[in-house]
Formats: sequence, structure tokens, C-alpha cells
Amino acid sequence: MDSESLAIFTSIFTELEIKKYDSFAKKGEFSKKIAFVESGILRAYFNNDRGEEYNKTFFTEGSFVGAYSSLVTGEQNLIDIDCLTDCVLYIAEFQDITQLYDKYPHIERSARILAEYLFVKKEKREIELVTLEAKERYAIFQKEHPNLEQLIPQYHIASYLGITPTQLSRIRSKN
Amino acid sequence: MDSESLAIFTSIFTELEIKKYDSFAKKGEFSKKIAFVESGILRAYFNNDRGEEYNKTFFTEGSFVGAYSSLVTGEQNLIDIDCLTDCVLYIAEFQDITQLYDKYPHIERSARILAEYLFVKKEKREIELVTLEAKERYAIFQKEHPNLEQLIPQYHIASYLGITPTQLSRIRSKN
DNA sequence: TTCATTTCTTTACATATGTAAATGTTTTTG
DNA sequence: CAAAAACATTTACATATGTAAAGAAATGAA
Repeated sequence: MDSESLAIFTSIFTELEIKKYDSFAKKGEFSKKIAFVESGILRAYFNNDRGEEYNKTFFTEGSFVGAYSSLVTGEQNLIDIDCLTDCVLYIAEFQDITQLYDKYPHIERSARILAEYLFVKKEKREIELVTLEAKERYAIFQKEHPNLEQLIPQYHIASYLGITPTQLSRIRSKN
Repeated sequence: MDSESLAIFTSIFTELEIKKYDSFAKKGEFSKKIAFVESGILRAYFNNDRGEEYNKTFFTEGSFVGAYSSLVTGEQNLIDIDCLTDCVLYIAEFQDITQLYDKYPHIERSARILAEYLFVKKEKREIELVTLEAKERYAIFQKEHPNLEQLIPQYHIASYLGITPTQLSRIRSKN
């Protein structure tokens, strides 16, 4: 991004403190906001008919958090996002960003590159989910989130891996 | 896309016929090409260490086919794409498209929207893979690809569902 | 049409994972 | 600190799915 675009871009974010257990985005809403994680941990999770939760993503320091699918499609949000710890965010209206696209093509370019990057990450995860056993996915999680394991309950990690806490406990005990 | 952008965009594609079993993209290559499927069926699949295949995507009439992750990252391609039937494609160098971005922001906009759309599709699939049993994923496959089941071998569908042909056969026999 | 090849189904057994409940451990809070 | 709550582990049993091999059915080539 050129410096002018970057200046405009950063100017639309404002600081927001948000407490452990507080919600950032709710299922059923039409999501409007995106934020940069200054500090803290959030999770995005899907809730199925049977009331089971699947932790889709953990957001940590330095990443952007938002109900991305809802933001880009304008459809109802299917996932919940909330805080696993107290968080400091820099938050913006997503529309205030998309409105910059016409005047600042470099910002739209960044949006394209981000979307492409997110796709690549999702594809990687898809392949892992299908071709690897939970034990191997656990090893990958530990590599990708070296600190997280100490900071959040194990049942959230199990949910991220797509297994029950019971099964995660078994996997852990076998090493 | 405005009509000028669209005209330029379509002008860079050329027709290509490609036979059943022929390859469109190979693992290890640096992918360069993208194509529109005029007719026929292709599959993108991932091959793990143990030699097991996972069919990631089926491409049918009217869709774009390409090793998307490799194209947008410039990294080595991790997946293979080849024809399950004879195909007629309209093919282009991906770089010839990306080179248009500066001059035709509407084309880059389309690329952004496509990337966002692909992400949303992948996220949907991710959730299905984790939260649904193979039986339910099979029902979704049948809905999303109403004709495909008659046109390709069942073991390719099993591979798409992330199960063995044996398990797919069991699922089918129970309905 | 016939034979060979490919694909599909079935069987028997093994394993990863789920469920439910009991128990142990850690953390929170009054 | 003590009690309660939250979390993690273990146990016993159930189930979805894998593996390997055999047999059945469908397809394709001579």
C-alpha cells in the first residue's frame, strides 16, 4: 500500500477495549465491523443444530478479526466471535473501508490480496482436515500457535481440532 | 465489470481441447494458466505422503479452473488437476490477467470479488467437513452436483467426501 | 459377443473417535 | 483458606470409518 492509502486506511480505526467472554460478532446479525487485534485472544466458532460448537479460528495479537463471510457477502452471519481473554482492538466499519476502493485502488488491491491469502489458508486447512488424523492436526496446531495452549482451555483446542475433549486427552496421554 | 474491461478480459482466452485423463496442472509446477470450462469435467486433487488422494474440487461446465493457490502466491503447486472427461476449455495466462489490474481496476475488482467468493465457499466446506458425518456430506454433494454422480466413478465421489469407496458403498446401501 | 479390466459391493476385522458418567485436578471466588 | 465451579482425565461401551480381500456387476476392447 502507498503511504497515502495507508494513512487514510489507518485513520478510520478507533481503539476499543473488550472484556473476556464479551461478544464481537453474533450469529444472525449482518456484520458491519472489522478490527485489528492489538492484544488478547478471540475465537470464531460455528454452532450446529445439535448445539455442538466448532472453533473455526483463533485470532491473536497482530491479526484482523471479523465475520469475513458476512462482511463480503452481506448475508447473515453464521458464526459467533467472542473474546477468550480481555482484548484491545482497533475497530472500523467495514463499509468505511470498501468505500475507499474507488478512490484508492491500492486499498482494494490489499483487499484482493488479503482475500486470496485467506483462501489459501482455508484450502490448507481443508486438506488437513480431510487427510490427517486428529493427532497430526494437533501437532500442526501446536506449531502454528506455540503459546496458545497455555492460555486457553483444552476443550477449545479440541473443538478447533474437530474432536471431543476426551479424544484430545487420549492423544495427549499417548505422547 | 464494464464492457471495455470485459472485452479486454475475454480477448485473452483461447480455445483448447483436452482429452480424458490429460493433465491441466501438475503438483510441483509453478502454475501459470487459468481456464473457463466450456464443456467437460475436471478434478483438483491432493496427494498425501501415503499416496492417498483427496478430491478437492470438481470443475464442470461454466466454472473457472486453475491451481488458484499457486497462481496467487507464486509458490509451487501442491495439487494436481486433470480431466475426468474430454473437455473444451478457454484458456489464458494468469499473468495476462493480473497485468490488466493497473489499467482496468474493474478487472482487479472482479478478482477481489472472486477471491472473496472462493473463500466463502471454502469456509462452508470446512464447516461441513468438521461438523457433518460423511452421510450428510454425501447428501450435500448430490444436491450441489445433481448430474455428476452418473458421470464419474463412485470412488472419485468417495474421495471428495473424504471417505473410502467401501464406506460410500455402505452409506448408499443404507438408503 | 466374449473376455479382460474396471468398478462396486460385501465381509470380517481393526482403529479412531464419540458418549456418558465417574473421578481427579486446577482455578476461581467468597 | 475453604468451598464451589470449571476443567481434565479416565473408564466402559458404542459407532463411524479404515483395511484387506473376495466376489459381483458393469464397462470396454478385441
